[in-house]
Amino acid sequence: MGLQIYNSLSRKLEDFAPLNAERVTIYNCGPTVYDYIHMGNARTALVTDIIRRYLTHKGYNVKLAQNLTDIDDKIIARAAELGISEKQLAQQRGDAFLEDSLRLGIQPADVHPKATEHIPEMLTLIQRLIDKGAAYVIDGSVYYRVNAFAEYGKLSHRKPEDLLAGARVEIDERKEDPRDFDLWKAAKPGEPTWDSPWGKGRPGWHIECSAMAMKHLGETLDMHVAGEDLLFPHNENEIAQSELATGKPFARYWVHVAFLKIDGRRMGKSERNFILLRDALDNYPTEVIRHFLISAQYRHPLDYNPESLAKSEGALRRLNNCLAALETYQTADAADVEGEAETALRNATLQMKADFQAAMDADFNTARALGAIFTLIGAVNRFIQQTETDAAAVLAHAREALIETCGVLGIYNAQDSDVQDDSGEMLTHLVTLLLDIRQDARQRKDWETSDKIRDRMKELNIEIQDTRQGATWKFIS
RNA sequence: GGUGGCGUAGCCAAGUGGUAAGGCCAGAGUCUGCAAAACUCUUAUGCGUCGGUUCGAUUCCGACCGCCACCUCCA
Repeated sequence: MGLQIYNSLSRKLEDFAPLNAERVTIYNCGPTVYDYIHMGNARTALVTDIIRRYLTHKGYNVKLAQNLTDIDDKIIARAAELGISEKQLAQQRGDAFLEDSLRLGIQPADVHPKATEHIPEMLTLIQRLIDKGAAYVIDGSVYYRVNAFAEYGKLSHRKPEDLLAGARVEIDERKEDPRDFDLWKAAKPGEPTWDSPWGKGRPGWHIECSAMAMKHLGETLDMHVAGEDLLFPHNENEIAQSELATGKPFARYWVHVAFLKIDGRRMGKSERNFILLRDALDNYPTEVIRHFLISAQYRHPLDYNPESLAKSEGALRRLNNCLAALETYQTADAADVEGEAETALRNATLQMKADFQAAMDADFNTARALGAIFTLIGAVNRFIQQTETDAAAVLAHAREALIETCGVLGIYNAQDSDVQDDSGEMLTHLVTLLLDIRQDARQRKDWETSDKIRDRMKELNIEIQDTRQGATWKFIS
């Protein structure tokens, strides 16, 4: 069975089949850049990254667009607080967002469209809606006429009555219907504005995603990814605008990422209970944070608490120790004579790859995928422990499989095991020298010298381990 | 009030109509000069509670309890 994805639109698990077999288009609702992103934002961005990696791994050619909302009420308010321009604030926090994403190992999207750079596209789209009778102008503002779109509510599965019942808080009396929403906001004093056929103003929130997605990915997207908080009204409104304008489905698979919680409550900017991604990255390696964020399937809430990253740290240690033990087995070409144990490990490796794929095909079940990986780690460790023969080929085979699957999840960092800078070679020589001296001391049973070298090196973040094949060393953090 | 979701070992988290993956932590042991790593064993007759369907339910149905979220800006 192939990939299945839970579609919020149908509320069912559906077989995945892209519109165009050659290329998969994905749009991800990115952040409003008035502040640094927190772990919750990171979860959605990371899920998007892993979906993209997995589809690429399966052989699809993926085009991903992730927007930055760089003009809205919060940006205006925050910029005023800080005494800088909206543009400066958005530029600075936008750059920080991309930088934080990169630090989390998230590959940049193919395009990162910004709202302020797509005003003409939005104006064109708004005009199309007006022409179709789906929008109306009042005092320089343009509103979307929800009644014009019969399917309004199909994503959030809400009935018109319920929406009306829920509508409250400063309803603009000028609107025809309380559910109608801004496409274009007439200028207010002191705010940034752009020219439009209806006077100076700025775009409403929802229109940017419709305009930018269509411009960069076409009128029908394969996949739309967002946090579940955006399902209503934002995503619902995107559908209303786009589909009424084009007469085509806007997105074929709607993927919604569940909330990251902190001590049982939703982590949110307005709750002021968030952990900034950059702060987490200052305290934990990228792979540890990634492991934590994918330790539950993306549609299930995940709780952040002081222990959660420590647990992932332990799991990553186990993974890295295993990979370090496999490091010398680089090629699977060697034609070993395989005994029972070797065949068993080869089968376990094949099983892991199959389980990994089945897990990821089941709506990107990363928790299950991790289970498959760690099951193989146990088998590899046991094999190394118990088997005398030098089964290079079968171990290299296992190593390749681990690196490949961990690479899809982004929890394997090849650089960890390498000495990176120019002084690396010299450092290697020095460490080797110290290990030689220590080995001599051990031969004399001079444990005092031997332990002193080991302890002092550990203080320098270099950990020595004695094995049957001699001492090994690695950097620790 | 409307809609959706969650409740599995000390903690986190998969999962299936046929008897519970994986990780962390903890205890005991093996290996080692010691350490580290690794390995072995131990840890839910039990999957919120109560009923129902079934030969059989943690898995399906119903009720109830508890928690969370969306309906208003937030990934």
